[in-house]
Amino acid sequence: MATRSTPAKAAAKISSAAENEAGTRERIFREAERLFARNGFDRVSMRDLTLAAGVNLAAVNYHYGSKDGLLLAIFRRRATELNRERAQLLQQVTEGDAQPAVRAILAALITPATRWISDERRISLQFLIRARSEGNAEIRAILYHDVSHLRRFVDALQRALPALSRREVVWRLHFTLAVLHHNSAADYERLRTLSDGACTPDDREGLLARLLDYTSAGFCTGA
Amino acid sequence: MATRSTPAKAAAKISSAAENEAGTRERIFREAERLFARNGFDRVSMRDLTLAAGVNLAAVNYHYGSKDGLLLAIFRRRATELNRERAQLLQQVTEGDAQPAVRAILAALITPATRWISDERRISLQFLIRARSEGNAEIRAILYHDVSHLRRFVDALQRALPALSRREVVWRLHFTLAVLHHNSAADYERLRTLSDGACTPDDREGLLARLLDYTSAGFCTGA
DNA sequence: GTCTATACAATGATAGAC
DNA sequence: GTCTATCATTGTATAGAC
Repeated sequence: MATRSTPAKAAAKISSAAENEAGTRERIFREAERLFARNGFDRVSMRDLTLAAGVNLAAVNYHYGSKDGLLLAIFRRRATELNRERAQLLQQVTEGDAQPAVRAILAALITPATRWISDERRISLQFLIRARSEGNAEIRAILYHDVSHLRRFVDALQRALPALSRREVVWRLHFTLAVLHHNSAADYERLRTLSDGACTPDDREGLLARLLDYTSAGFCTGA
Repeated sequence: MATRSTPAKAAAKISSAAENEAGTRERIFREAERLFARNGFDRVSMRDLTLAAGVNLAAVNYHYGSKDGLLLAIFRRRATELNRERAQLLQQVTEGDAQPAVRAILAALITPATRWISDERRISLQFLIRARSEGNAEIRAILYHDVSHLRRFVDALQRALPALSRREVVWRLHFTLAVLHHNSAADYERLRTLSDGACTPDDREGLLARLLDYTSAGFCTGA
């Protein structure tokens, strides 16, 4: 963790201009997230990035070890934030109702992302979507090793669907996550083309309702 | 298209050893598909590839224009083959029965990929899965511009579900394609972890049945 | 501890000889 | 059609200033 070495330096930071306010480490973080989200990981070179952030070329390696390390740091922070929101919503649903409906549980899984799209965290969500599909082996390792937040969803779903075995619940959650992660620009572009412009993701409420209709039905079939 | 310049050259080809049988262009194609499927596009350098194929470094650029052009050429050929199999199966289903069930239509969409996994085209399918997620902007452009084969599925599904508007049919096909394309090694690794080893894609028949259960239910809900 | 300037090996691409 | 030599660009490593 970077610590401020002297009081004088901290004071200098406070009195500096607004855009230069954040430290080098954080400026790299913000600019990288923005550029990666917009252009993709591979299409942003270290020279592009450090120039845009107004820092030296070597600063990324100093603060994050490597370009991959930077990607990983951004991914960790944002993924943790999103998973925490999901966990909070799930807790609200399960503690109020002893046996919540499948649809309510799935809503806790889906709605945080739709919230982010609507506020200033849109860039962070775009970054996460890209990192999920373009990320390197380390990103993928996190994606499938860090499943603790998903286990809570499996538990809740199994309580809601006692007729299904735990194995079937996990299979259907696997399919449901596929639907939720199918959010790249290319996916929606094909949707628009295939529907001759009739289907767009702009209608957030309609999209959420359709997602819940489809995934709930898939989950509850035969149970 | 590369043409043989002299009869003598063609004769020399026929008499050559089996592994050196294919022309330079095709040898590059085969070795590239194999290496890209196994290691990913970015992790195979032009020097790795040309060394493995036993051709000169500059041969890829001569025959395919660029590394991206080579990726694109492989993708085009394999995607066309897969879509053709899907179209043939769909035609068999629709011409035999005036009003086929949704499940039968979706089976025509899903089963070609499961066939490829079981025979020597496994590498080609692995390549397609990788290209879909790791591919560049040109790959994505093909993915969402070339939707003619999907339109036939929309038509068939709408006939099977007259209560749904065409718009809703396209939305649900969009979700269904998400489930079908959620096939990367990382996806299955997470599934295995989350289920403590209980869920694996090894049981092809079971996987196909689960896919059809889930997607059919999502398609037919409310109709 | 932080930041800078600079050098380095590896990559995809290309020109021109044969 | 094929090959050699060479190019600009990439991510990374390091020595040294402050």
